[in-house]
Amino acid sequence: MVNEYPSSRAEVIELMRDKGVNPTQQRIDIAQALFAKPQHLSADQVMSLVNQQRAAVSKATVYNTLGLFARKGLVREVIVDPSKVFYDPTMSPHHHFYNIDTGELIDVESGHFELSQFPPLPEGTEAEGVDVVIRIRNSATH
Amino acid sequence: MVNEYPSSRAEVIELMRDKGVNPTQQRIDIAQALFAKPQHLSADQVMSLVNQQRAAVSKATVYNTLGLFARKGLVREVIVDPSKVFYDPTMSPHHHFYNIDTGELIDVESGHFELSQFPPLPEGTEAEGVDVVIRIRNSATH
DNA sequence: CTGTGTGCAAAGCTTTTGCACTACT
DNA sequence: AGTAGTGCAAAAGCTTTGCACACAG
Repeated sequence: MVNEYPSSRAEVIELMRDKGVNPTQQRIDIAQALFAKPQHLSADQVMSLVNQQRAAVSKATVYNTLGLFARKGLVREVIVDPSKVFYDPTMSPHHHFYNIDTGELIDVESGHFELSQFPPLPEGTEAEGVDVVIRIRNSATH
Repeated sequence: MVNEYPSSRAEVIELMRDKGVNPTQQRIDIAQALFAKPQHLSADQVMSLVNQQRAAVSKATVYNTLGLFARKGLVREVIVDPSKVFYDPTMSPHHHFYNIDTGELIDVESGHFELSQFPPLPEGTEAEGVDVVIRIRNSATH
């Protein structure tokens, strides 16, 4: 298993400290929801999960915290749907199937892809990452 | 040159008819803005372009028309920025650099990539397309 | 007590919806 | 006249901003 998800509260806090994120109560709640298992959650879904347990974390805090986590390298932002961003706790290199019929997002092991010749980058820039999304649809549908 | 962009009004109308899009005045205006040259425009930018020439096309019509064009295969939606969709008049298979510092979007010739082994699709689905985005940033920046 | 960092209500943008209107049959 | 398709004002939804509050030094 490439990714070890922190399961206990203590492990979550340790990971946050490693990544330079101050572990406050709201952030711990949000991180625990994300790292519960491999999954792809929208900000809205994260908020539902968090607020069904403890009292309340505001929408703004959920958004700001997810953005912070992404910048700090705790989670990955997956941009496939114009209407919302998904957050992916799996940080190892991998790509995604995106089912345009169901909105479902599925991890694809990296290694299926070969960048035969990495295209020359524009002058004065460096690569930050490569995102591959394979859009799929249900066969029955047309 | 792989893509021939319709340059005259007549050519734009012909292309729309080919693709099964009823060529109304608003749609022609929008199509002409898009096909003026290879570029990546947001809905907002399209509206500015269209409305600086003729009187006025509403925001809603711009959005609805761009969505229609994308479904009909006149333009391609490029989803790289959570905040907005870009529309790309180049329909030949290609990928994109996305400069996260400047928001700039640059075409990359396809062919740099090799799908060594296409990953097995989930049961009951078929591939619709593959999007590859190489995120880059300015070297100076950190 | 001061300064940095955090959380959230309210504001801002992009996009979608529902309905009036148009243009064919 | 009836019907299918078009355009837009208003509504909705996702995300960011600006400020009040909390906490460490």
